[in-house]
Amino acid sequence: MPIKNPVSDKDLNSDHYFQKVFDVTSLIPVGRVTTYGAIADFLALGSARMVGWALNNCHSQDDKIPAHRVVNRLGELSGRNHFATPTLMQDRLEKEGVLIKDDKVVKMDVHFGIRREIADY
DNA sequence: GACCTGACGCCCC
DNA sequence: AGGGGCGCCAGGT
Repeated sequence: MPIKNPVSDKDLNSDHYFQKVFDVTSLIPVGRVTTYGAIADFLALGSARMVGWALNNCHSQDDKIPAHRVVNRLGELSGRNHFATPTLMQDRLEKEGVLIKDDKVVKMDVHFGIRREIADY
């Protein structure tokens, strides 16, 4: 065999994984937020860390991906420093009616939802 | 190739 | 009840 088998369907480390994360993120409605872990659980693929890794790459796709609606488990805006300006994430959320205080969503129980399942969207 | 560093989160004090 | 340890998995050095 002259060449190695080019098939490497790892699903992870491929653009396919990025696309899945972007697709799920796009499902989050205005005024709601979700978490890195919830996305990882929903996909049953990768980990919360990898969702952050994928989201970090979302600039290559489109600005249409509402990455500002993804926060950490405690509701903290842990990704705010990766936006064009450090306040952009908070600005967008507040514009959608999500109250932020000290870089944190004030009422996660309201905005994240009681059942914490993306499938509900 | 070992080691560190993350847009994280569970477990255990 | 808040803080530290550690697994996670890809990239960079």
